[in-house]
Amino acid sequence: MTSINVYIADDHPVVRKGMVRLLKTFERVGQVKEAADGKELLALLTNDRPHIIILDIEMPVMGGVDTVKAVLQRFPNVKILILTMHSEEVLVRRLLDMGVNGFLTKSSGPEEIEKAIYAIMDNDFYKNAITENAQGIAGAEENEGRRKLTIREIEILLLICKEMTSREISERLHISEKTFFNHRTNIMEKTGSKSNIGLLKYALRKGIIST
Amino acid sequence: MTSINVYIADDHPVVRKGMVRLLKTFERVGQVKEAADGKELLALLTNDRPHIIILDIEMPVMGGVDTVKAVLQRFPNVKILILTMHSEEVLVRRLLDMGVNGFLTKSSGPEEIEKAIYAIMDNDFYKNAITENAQGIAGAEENEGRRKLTIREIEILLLICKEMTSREISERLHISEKTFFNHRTNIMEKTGSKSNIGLLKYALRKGIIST
DNA sequence: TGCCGACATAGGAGTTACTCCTATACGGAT
DNA sequence: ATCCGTATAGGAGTAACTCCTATGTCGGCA
Repeated sequence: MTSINVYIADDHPVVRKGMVRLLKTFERVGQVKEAADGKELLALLTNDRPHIIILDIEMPVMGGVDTVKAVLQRFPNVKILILTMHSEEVLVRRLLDMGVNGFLTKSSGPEEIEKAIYAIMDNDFYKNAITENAQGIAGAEENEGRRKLTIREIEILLLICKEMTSREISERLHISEKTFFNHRTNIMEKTGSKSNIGLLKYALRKGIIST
Repeated sequence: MTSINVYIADDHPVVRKGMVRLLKTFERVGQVKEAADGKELLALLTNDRPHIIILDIEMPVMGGVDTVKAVLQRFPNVKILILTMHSEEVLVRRLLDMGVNGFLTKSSGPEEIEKAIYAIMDNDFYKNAITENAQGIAGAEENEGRRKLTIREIEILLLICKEMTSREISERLHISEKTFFNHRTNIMEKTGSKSNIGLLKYALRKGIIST
């Protein structure tokens, strides 16, 4: 078995650098490259491509979700390991549907990270509490009669819950405010909310965010 | 010792009727009267007055806070026992400052209710987990440098967290929308929030509401 | 007794947030 | 070939909100 090339994308230098240093200590890991956001990561991919990409799901410039989409569209065989703060259940579910290969929290220890990388290389998937949990709620959500939120909608819901204004969110996502409002209206319809207050409560109930 | 006269104000007929029936079984309890809201309660008080008033803090027509204020202003010697759903810490603190004599949740058992009534008659105060808890947070809140929320502000914050619109809230409180916005702005300033999302998060952190 | 500060109230004028309806484009399922 | 779901966005109107100013009340305090 040849060595595993790993790229990491995370906007927090501390996390990123620490991860790079850690990865290099792993026996089976070969080349390691880093990027501060999705755009940088995609730039790296023009020349060569890694076996595994470790991706922070909450990056400012190009969000994790967009990055997953872009990467998998161009290189369907690249494995993706998601770094997530809180285990946002619905979001995890969507990312799994997109073909992501595993999840880690930023508080994971070195052993777990190494285990995840090897599991993904050998079995194509790293199974842990986060992914287990997501299986459970998939069904539950269906039962409520309401349609599922799309990835874009979850992305928007997360930003709303961060106390960002409509302007800020639309600028961040490079869409018009109109489009933002359309999404927001759709989310409210799907979640049975009347306002941002209702949206935040929904996100809390569903574990999309934690208090 | 003569028997204790108790009035109860609660907008939920089930709770109210149940409470009336229960109270009548207590040995030391004499006359029992009921009201569906603060206005009705005050009307009862024109003729005679009870030893203890049991008050639901979340009533639609005339809120519990207003009722407490009105009752104590006219009859400082009447004891007040608050019925509360969630133990909203900051609110409890304020009500204690106003001179309320004890708290019960609606899930309290008959024995606890009887105990509370006797404790208030005999010692002027019913001490339990809810009141204990409020003592603790009083200090914590002071430390943050920000001024305390007033009762009115907490009342408004609660309604905001219920996903009510500005119009609905101002109508409910019989104030102009302008006044509502002034309060809201002040609350945001005091709590360091930028929007309703921030207010809800604050309320959750402080235990003013529960998820 | 008289004053001051905190609180609750509210108007005017302006800005931002948002709804409702309509419409286009694209990619995947049937 | 068609259709549905998704993402995009404009026009026109309404609701929500800010900022500044101002008033009455009440309780404490000099």
